[in-house]
Amino acid sequence: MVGSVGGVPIRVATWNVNSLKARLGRVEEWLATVEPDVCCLQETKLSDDAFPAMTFQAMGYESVHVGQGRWNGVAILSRLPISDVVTGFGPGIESDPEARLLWARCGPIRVASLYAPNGRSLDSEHYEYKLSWYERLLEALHRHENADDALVLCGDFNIAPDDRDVYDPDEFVGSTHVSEPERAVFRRLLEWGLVDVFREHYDAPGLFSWWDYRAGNFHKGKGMRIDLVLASRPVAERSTAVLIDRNARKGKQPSDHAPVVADFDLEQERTAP
DNA sequence: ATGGTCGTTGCACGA
Repeated sequence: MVGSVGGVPIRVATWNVNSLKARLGRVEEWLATVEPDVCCLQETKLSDDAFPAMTFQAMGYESVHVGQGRWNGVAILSRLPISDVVTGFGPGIESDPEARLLWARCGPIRVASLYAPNGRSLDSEHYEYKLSWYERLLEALHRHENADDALVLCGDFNIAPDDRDVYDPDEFVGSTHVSEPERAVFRRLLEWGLVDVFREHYDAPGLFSWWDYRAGNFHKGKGMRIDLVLASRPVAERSTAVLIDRNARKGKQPSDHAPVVADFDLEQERTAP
């Protein structure tokens, strides 16, 4: 029997930065400290022309971005070579007018950076849009991806998967992010073959990634866990650590989201002798 | 205290 061999460590991060223009200094500082191999960003609020690719290149990151200015905008930064970039849901699926989804191969893994619609309220057309957006994401997985491949979906899902993921379930009754249709569509992502890697490491309630700027909610611990790293099983089985970096929510001019960092020790590619 | 704070080719609206 051969003993376990050393794998390839890879660090994947995701961060809703709530304007990359307003947050660039903090993002640079954070990347230099945490050194993720792949970093998915959401809510860049930039046009592609304004995306600071050179800043990231100088730090050793290739990058891809899809933006529309003003709202939304997602990016993938990678120290590993980027290829096979796809914007949105891909061919054969009704395209989305908003810049919320971007796929790229980053070295050994296929990565998606996603910013799901907020939904606003259960009786809003934006809520219907949110559910249809998730239906199309599922369709994209079924059509274009394989659950046996190394796949990582990162981003702001705008869904708290269960009651552990909100500070007070009673306060959220009748709200978006916790409604049964949203949680049901989220469970279908898991049924397809994705794993919420944070929950492979932590069972406790009260571990959040987003806190409203208002009312000192961060300091009161009133948040939600809506920023997630979902990995296909071959990757999730290799998850060694996950961290929500709530320190990044502190200090001057923070995003209202904390980054999530996930380490994987991928199997070494073996070539035949 | 039924609000609060951020962001934006801003000056109202989305989160």
